[in-house]
Amino acid sequence: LKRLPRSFYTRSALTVARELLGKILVRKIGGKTLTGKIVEVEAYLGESDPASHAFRGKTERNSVMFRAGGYLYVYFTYGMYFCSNVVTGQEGIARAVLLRAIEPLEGIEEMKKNRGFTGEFTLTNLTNGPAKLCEALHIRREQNGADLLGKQIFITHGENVPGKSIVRTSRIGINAAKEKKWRFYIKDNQWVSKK
DNA sequence: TCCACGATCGGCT
DNA sequence: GCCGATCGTGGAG
Repeated sequence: LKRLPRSFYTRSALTVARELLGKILVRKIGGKTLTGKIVEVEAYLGESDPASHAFRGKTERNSVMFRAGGYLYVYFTYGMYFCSNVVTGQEGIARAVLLRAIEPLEGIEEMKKNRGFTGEFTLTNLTNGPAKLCEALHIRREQNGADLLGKQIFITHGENVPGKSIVRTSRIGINAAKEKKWRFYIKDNQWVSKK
């Protein structure tokens, strides 16, 4: 259960995106350990990507995206949700990989509590979306900029995902650059969001 | 200073 | 399939 090294993250966003599939996201909180396998991601390529938060350059909100690889970029959206990204590449160049879905492994009871279900609960519904996984793992404003080589959130080696079970498609929920196939997910995994 | 809108989700038709 | 919730952000003026 060793953390991935900085060198894993300082490569291109598309490479890191593909290779994050199958890795284990680990969240330590209140003496508990919550983990999940990364099954769906999207790459965002900064100034050269109209769909990226960093398309128009550096601002207060997106500044973490400009760091060297291996930090967490968390943003608040729709007035009520948080989404998280793994920052990749070199310092000064904004690149990130949005974590869209994980398959819950450890700490499922705690994740249920964090999600605060009112209606029907299903295991799939626990972490099958970017805002859902943040809620389940209690990732919020305070985790923006967290070092992925630190103690509270990190990523470890998981299973090797063969190329033939990786699907590459357009990104979801954006209006610009819809033609770019920068979304990657593990084929037939039930936590991958539909569409 | 203002204000339209968003890398979403859950409930309703 | 559609719509409302809810508010920080940043581009426009």
